[in-house]
Amino acid sequence: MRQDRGHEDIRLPLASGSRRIHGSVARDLGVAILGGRYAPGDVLPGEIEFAEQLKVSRTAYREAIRILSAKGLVESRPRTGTRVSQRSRWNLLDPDILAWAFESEPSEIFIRDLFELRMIVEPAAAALAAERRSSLDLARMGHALEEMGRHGLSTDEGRAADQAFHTAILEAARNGPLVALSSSIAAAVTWTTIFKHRRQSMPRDPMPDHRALYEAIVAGDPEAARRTMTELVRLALADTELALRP
Amino acid sequence: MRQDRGHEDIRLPLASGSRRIHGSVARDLGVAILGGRYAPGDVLPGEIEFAEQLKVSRTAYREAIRILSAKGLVESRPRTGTRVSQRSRWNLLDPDILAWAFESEPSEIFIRDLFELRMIVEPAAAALAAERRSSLDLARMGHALEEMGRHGLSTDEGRAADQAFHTAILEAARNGPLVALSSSIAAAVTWTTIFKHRRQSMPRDPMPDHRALYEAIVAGDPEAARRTMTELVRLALADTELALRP
DNA sequence: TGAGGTTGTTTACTCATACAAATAGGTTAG
DNA sequence: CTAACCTATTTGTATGAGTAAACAACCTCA
Repeated sequence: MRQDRGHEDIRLPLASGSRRIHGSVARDLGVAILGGRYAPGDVLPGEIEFAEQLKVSRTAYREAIRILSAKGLVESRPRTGTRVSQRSRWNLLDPDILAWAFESEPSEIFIRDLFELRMIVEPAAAALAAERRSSLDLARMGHALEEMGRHGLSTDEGRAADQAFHTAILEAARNGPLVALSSSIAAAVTWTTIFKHRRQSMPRDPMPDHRALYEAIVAGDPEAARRTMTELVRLALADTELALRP
Repeated sequence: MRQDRGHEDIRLPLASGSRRIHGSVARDLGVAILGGRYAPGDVLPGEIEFAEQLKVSRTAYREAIRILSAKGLVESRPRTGTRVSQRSRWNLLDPDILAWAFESEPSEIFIRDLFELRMIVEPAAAALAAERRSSLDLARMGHALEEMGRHGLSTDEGRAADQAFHTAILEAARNGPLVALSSSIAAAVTWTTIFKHRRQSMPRDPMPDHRALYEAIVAGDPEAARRTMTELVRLALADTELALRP
């Protein structure tokens, strides 16, 4: 028999998701690195040893490492081994990395940095969107807004709608790289929103701000769109800071 | 001779660089996808067939695919095969992806999008840098500026200095995710600069703009820094557009 | 007729093993 | 003391065999 993996060998579909093994390992290691369990400069155990320890084959382990390496988290060379890269080489805007960062509660500084980035990018994107939006874009924003109003931000549907609203705006800006930022930032927005509600604090009703922004984009007024988006992000940051220090 | 590797087995070290095989394959496929040889939705040949065709083992091929998948370029599932993802899932800000995009001459639209992003991010970053820069940051900027003046943008050293100048500014903004954008944008800047000179057009001397920006950051004046950086990017865009349509 | 389960086939996924390449660090010759 | 040369260790590549997931066509039963 090839390899009697024995009795059971529960692949814990809850703890590590339903992905393939290489994906799970990449995720687990990614979370560990983002969470600080492995610091930049640290050398991981050798392939054979570590793969054994994780109870996966070298093949699967190596594919996981390739994923992390593609995202700039680790670098491996013969003889030296695989070591965690310097933070400056990490691809902090990669959607997976953001997700992993929020898996173990991220630092306040990191959250503030993300909001600072939103503050830079989203108002500008809103202004572009006000100039370039098609009627289809408007329809998508309007629909998302409606859904958001119906469900509120404490439900999954509501958060999905909020995310759809922001995504629709960024896509209306008609700029590929900007849309790439979109998925990352939109995801981060969702995570912080979850945090807000997890902390039980009851944030202000976000609908008026969102509606004002929508109106500005409908009106095709870039400067108004920029102003309202700035305000929206500022208030979201204020809420989040309240939630972080109750 | 260290080790007679047999007859020949030319791994064409020029065509594919000196990386490991999985890296070369990832790069080649990445360039092919970014260059449009494989369109979103296309299904790649099966593992066995394609690996054979590329004359590499399935192991190396699969690791290459993991890299591409980590960057959002492809998705693979049993039965369906590996297919190129929709553009919206591509990680357009990933440094490798940007590099691959510029490998086969990128579209004018893409370049314009990148400049639009620079126009959004870099002035804001310059403003933050003016507020937060340390004396070390200033020293690095000053040094880069000096090098840039000495070599000019037609040499590798000069371009490296230009890139170092922009990187120093973004790092002075003290924002992790922003720095992640830095490497991508800085790289893109360098490539567009190469394009400019490759097209033989002789762009305007960039030093006065750079010096004015430097002065504003030294003076700790955010608004001046924002203005001068905006102007710098605008002029760079104008030069590039001239180079693109001679 | 049509909804729901069953089987079968295709494809990527995982595993194990063997060997090749690269290189850091020690060792030796000059 | 420098520089060339080993060599042990670690990642990289290759191959073959077996596993599991996704999909399609079929088949069963109300």
